[in-house]
Formats: sequence, C-alpha cells, structure tokens
Amino acid sequence: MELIITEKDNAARRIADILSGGTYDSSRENGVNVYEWGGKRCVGLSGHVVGVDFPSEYSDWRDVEPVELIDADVEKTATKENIVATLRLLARRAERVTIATDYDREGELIGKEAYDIVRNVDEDVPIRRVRFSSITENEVQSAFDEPDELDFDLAAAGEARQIIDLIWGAALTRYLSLSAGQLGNDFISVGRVQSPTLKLIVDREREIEAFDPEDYWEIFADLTKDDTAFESQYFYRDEDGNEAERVWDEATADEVYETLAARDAATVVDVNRRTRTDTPPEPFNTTQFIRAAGAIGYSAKRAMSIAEDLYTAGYITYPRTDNTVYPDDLDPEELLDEFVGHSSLGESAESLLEADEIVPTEGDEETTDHPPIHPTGEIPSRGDVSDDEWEVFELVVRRFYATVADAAVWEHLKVVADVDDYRLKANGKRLVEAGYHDVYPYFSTTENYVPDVDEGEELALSDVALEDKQTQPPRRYGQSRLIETMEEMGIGTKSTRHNTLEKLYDRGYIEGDPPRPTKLAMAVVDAAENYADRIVSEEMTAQLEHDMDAIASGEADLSDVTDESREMLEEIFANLADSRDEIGDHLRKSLKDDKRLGPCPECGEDLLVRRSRHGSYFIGCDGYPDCENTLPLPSTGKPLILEEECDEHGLNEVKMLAGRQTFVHGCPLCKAEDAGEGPVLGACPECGEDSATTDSSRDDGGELAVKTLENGSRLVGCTRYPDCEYSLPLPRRGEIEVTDEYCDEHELPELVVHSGDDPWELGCPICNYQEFQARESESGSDLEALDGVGAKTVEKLADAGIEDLEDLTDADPDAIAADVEGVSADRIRSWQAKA
DNA sequence: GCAAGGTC
Repeated sequence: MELIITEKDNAARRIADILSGGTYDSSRENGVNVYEWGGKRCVGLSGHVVGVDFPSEYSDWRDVEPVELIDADVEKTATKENIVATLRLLARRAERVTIATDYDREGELIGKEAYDIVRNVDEDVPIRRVRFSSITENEVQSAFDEPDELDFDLAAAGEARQIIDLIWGAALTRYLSLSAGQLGNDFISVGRVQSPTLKLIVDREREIEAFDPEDYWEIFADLTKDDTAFESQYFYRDEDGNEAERVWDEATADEVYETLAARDAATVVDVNRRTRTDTPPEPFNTTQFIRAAGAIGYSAKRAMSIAEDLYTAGYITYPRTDNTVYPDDLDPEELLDEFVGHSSLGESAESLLEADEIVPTEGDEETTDHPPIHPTGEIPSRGDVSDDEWEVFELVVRRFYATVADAAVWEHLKVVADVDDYRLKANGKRLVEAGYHDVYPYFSTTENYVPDVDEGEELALSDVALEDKQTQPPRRYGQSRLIETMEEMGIGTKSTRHNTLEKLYDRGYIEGDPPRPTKLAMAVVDAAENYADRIVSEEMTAQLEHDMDAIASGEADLSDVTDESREMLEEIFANLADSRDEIGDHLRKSLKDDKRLGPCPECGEDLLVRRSRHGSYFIGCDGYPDCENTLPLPSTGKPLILEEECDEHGLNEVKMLAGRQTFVHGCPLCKAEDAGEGPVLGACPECGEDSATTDSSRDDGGELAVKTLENGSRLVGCTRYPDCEYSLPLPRRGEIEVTDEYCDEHELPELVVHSGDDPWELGCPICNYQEFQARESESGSDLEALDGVGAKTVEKLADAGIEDLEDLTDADPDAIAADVEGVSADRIRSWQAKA
C-alpha cells in the first residue's frame, strides 16, 4: 500500500481524483478524511501538525528569568493530535510513502514533519517527495512519474526560522510583560513580524504628531469657449523650473488674484494633446486581492475569510499565493467559455472571446506553489452564496477578465492660457477606448472635459477664486496599504500578513480603521528601539532570509545560524539588565494613558475606563477610593476612546465596538446628564449599603435614582447600571416630586406625581411596584415581597421554575444559583431565611 | 499564557 501525504485535505481529494481517475473511495479516521483507491491511500494534513515550544519547566513566567529561554531546549510537540495519530496508523500499513506537500519552503518543512512521524513508526519504509506547481492532471501525473527526495536542507532552513522566532519572541515578550506586571491575558508581545509592522504605524503617527502645517494659496478660474465653461488653475515655474500650483506667500497670491479678477479674457498659448495607454491589471496575488477587496469596503480579515470559503466551496483557486503569473496549463479561453451564457457574468466573457488572440497580463512574481487567484469555472448560483460572497466572487471573476482584456486608451488634453504673463492651465482627459474597464468596473473612469481650442484663441475668463489652504499631515496607513508595505519590506507571508494586523488589534496596539496606535504601542516601540532595535527592524527578517538561503544551499548549518542569533539576543539582555523598572514604569504609564478620558469633574484626577469584577465596563476616577465618582457605559460592546473631545467637559468621546452593532456613545458625562439621572432616593436593595443580601461581595454602594431614558420612559434604577440592573417602573407622564416622608420598610422617600391639575401619591417606589405586581397577577408570584427582588429577578427565577415563595423555600440554593444568572447561592439563602 | 507559520 502506498501512502500519499498532502498539506491540506482539499489537495488530498484533488490528487486522489486525478490519480484514481475519479474512482477513489473516502472514509474518515479520527475525524480525518482518507481517500483510497487501487492500493493507494491519500491523506491531507492541516499545515503544521507539530509545533516548537520550550520544555514544561519553562512554562511559568514568574519562575523563569526570560534570559534563560535563550539557551533552553526547543522541543517539537504534536499540535494536531488526531492527524498525527491517523498518520501513524496509516504509516504502519504503508509499503511506500509519498510526500506531496506544497512546493515551497514551508511545504518542505511540513513534509519533513510528516517524514519524522512516519520514521517514528517505521524506520525502513521508502519515503519520496513529489513537487508540482498546480494541482492539474499534467503536473500531478508527471510529478508522480518522476519522484524526488525530500530536501532536508530546505526544511532545516524553515526550522531555523521557527527556533529563532520562538526564542526572540518569547524571551522579549516575557521580559516586557514582567517589567510592566502584565501577566494575564494582557501580556505585552513583540515579534520579528508584528513589531516592525507596529513600528511602521507608530512612525507614521509620530510624523503626524510632529507635523507643522503651512499656509498656501491656490487660484482657480473658469474659462469659456462657445458657452462651455471649464475649470483652470493658476501655475508658475518654481526655482527648479517645475510647474507649481501652490503659492506660499499671501501677498503674491493676492496680486495674482486681483490681476486675474480684473480681466475678462485669456489667450491660449499652448495646446498639448497626447494619448496614454492604460494597461490592464496583473493577476491577483493575496496582497492585491486584499487591496481590491478593500477598495469595495471589505476589511483584510473579512476579504480573506470570504475568499477561503469560496475556495473551499470550489469556486476560486487557493487564496494564499504570491504568484502573479498564470501557469501554462491555464487556458483562458476555456475558462471564459465556462461563463458564456451566464446572466450577469456572461456578456463580458462573450465579448472577451471575440478577440483574435488572448494574452493574459503577468506580474513580476512567479512561484511554484499555487497559481494567482482566479475563478475555477465553477459558478455558484445566487442562492448558494451570501451577497458578500457573491460580490467577492464577482471581483475575482472580473479581475480574471481584466487580465485577458485589452488595454484602455485615454486622451489627455492640456490647455495653457495666458493673462498678463500669468498662466492658467486646464487638464482634460477622455476615455477613448474603455478596454478592460468594460469588464472590470472597479477603477474610476471619470473624465474631465476640456474643449478643443487652438493656440492664439481668446477664451472668456470668469469666476476667479482664491482658496487659502494648509498643508496636511501624512495620512495613516490603511489596512491594505499596510499589507502591501509588509510585502515590500519582505516581512510576513501571504498567509500571515492579514493575521498580523488582527494580532495588533487584539493586543491593544492599534485601534480603529485606518489603524491608529495606542500609547502602549508607542511605548513598546520606544522600548524596543532603545534596547532591542533588531526586533522592530525589517533587517532581522532580511538577515534571516539570507541565513535560511545559506542553510538551504548547504553553506551553513542550522546550528550555526541559531547559535549566532542566540548570541545577539544574549547581548540585548545584557544591556537590558538594569532597565527593567524604567521600562516597566513607561509601559504602565502608557497603559493608563490609553484608558484616560480627561479630568474628573469632582476631584480633578483622571477619569479612566475600568472593568468591574463582573467584566462590564464603566468609567471610574483614578482618585478612587478618595473619589468615588463613576459614569456608566453601555452594556454592549468594548469601549474605544475616540480622539474627539467633548467641548463642555473636556472628556474624550467613547465608541462601543460590537461588530455590526458598533455605535458612538459620545461623551459619557453628557450621556449621563442626558439620561436624566435625577435625585438619588436611597441605597439600592440589590447592591447598596445594608442591602438585604448577606452576600457582602455584592455591597458595591449602588444607589437608587430617578432616571429618564433616551426613549422618554422613566424609572427608578441603580446608579451602578449596567452592573446592577435593579429597576422599578415609573409613570411616563407628570413631574415627579421627592417628598420628605420615608417608607419605614424600604427606607425610600415617598413620591408624588404632578400631572394635570390632579397630583397623586405614588408613595414608596418599592411598595408601589409590589402592589402593582400583586394586582397584576392575583395568582401570580409573591416573590416580589422579598426585599431586593426586582421584576427582572422574578422573571429569571420563573424561568428556572421558581414561581413563588414555596418553590423558593423548597429549592436547593446552589442549584438555583447555577441556573439563574446573577443570583448567588448566598442571596437565595437570605431570601429563604426571610420566607 | 510567549512567535510565526501552516490551515479551517
């Protein structure tokens, strides 16, 4: 029996299909697909099935000095145990093993990992390697006709990368995290790829912060020929003889403006007409696909996720590729034929097939692992895919169309007119031949009309305008620009670049879109620049690539390269030795800066975004416990502090990030005031001082207040909302007066409602609500009679089968607590005692 | 719990 091992299930199935001529059977082993036919079995891995890590004695961050990791052993352990188990099982029954992982460096390493697993159960079985550039009949057949050996040097190059990345990443990440005391989920990470990417964002932010805007002026005027007006702009020659439009001093700008405004005609002195060929775009690699999807509104993460779904469903080719040259076996005409007759995609394909010859465009990068992203010819019907998936699928199809379409042709017309030696110019452009734009409507084809004029012709001059402007700071990188720049810098891979950006978001280093670095990110990059410059520089990757090439070609050993890297890191740690506290202080301060909204109106310290021990967010004062001022935040989403400040309170506005439900909350103090938090009545019976519960952990000092919600309805609610959801209803109409008389039982003031001419006594809001509940359901629950049990709690209890006091006294407190969210067993015991 | 790289 022969065992064939591929990098992924999809490839295993397609190879089985080709080699078996479609006659394979499939079965499942430990949840892994195995394809079988005529004495052969084919199984797909899931990329790496083993990973590198330190031995377990290094796993406690506090017990191990980060520097010790540098010389620690690095072990390989199974990360996909079911796949490893399946591989071992199949290997035992194999008389020959063929490794058919992807044709690139990482594929060679994955193949070597499979080799080691096989060798572990069978020392002698022959193991060979096949390589093919695309999974097509011809390529696969000839690869299996001429099998090769595994390239152990190439695999070792990949292993060197794994080891160096782990040691540098883990040692420095632990060092920074320990120095700042960030040991939980919020550790402070650095790495060979993420940190240079972060530095890119931070450097741009530094430029923006340091930017000093400069004033300049531009002058525009309308020119008219035969009743048709077109816009022109004043220009001059700068000291280098180049055309310049920006006038840097006001007096000159005024003078030009006054002169032009006083004239009513201009003379054409130059007419320049030229045609420009606009070549069609290159085939999609991952980066360019992400960029194009970004232009129609998809984040990098979303674009890749949709592309992976379309790939798995068989509609497009593998979406992770650097290749920008279609392989020889792709026949564009055949592929176009698949779309002929399709309701929305057919017409373009038909028009392209009319060409005499079809020659696809190609980019500079030609790799051996996967083709550029293109449609497979399988077309989903609209019901098979979501709107977003269809939109992305259409983008991929149309990109393929564009790469086999004709160039477009533009005609540019530049007219220069003269007024008292001042020059005006107008640039017109017209799309003469639409070419690929007809089949790829994602690029702008806006024309700018400038009429035909002749030299010496007089044109009417009107509507002269002087515009004062300022130079703008550079713009932040967008997600797709960052991914493109990473590719240019040579960091990350087609499969990881978009994940790296997600990692920076998750780590609290960047926020918003386009991403803006946090203060923490600025501090991490600062610290790295000062002590471990290598980890934030693209040089580290460049050197590593160079070293990996040396290993792959046999000029260097894995240990030469990793030993040298360890020595460099030792040096860094030697320099870091005395700086732990200094670095930690800076990081801690920056972490706090990221949570700061502005001054507390009660004490002048800082208001910070905080998290309650129940996990919800609120705003609290840095002066706590001296200052107990708090402001609520909405219960949905994760708060993001915006750059915008509230004019009235000087506090930053807050946005709540919650996927599609993301919304801007605004200034939390304004919101609290708008929410009409009225007079405080007394302690909250659920979480306030002396609350009825014996569960002292719930005494969080909540108070009841009269509140008006945004929809206009009113209630008595806890000031700790949303941490505490205790609430009592109030009538919608009428003014509410808080009297001096108190309810003895609940220690709350009696309320009077003034509506119309006839004020009525609502009384104690708890008594009022209990009476209301009693009236509402005569046979209903008597649970509200208990102090500290609000309407919500009654509902929750009822859901858990506790309908009245009798149910409650019979029940097991721990069982109820497990069933009912937000109700502790201690609270239930206190109710049982009362009942 | 640390990285980056595969893949889902």
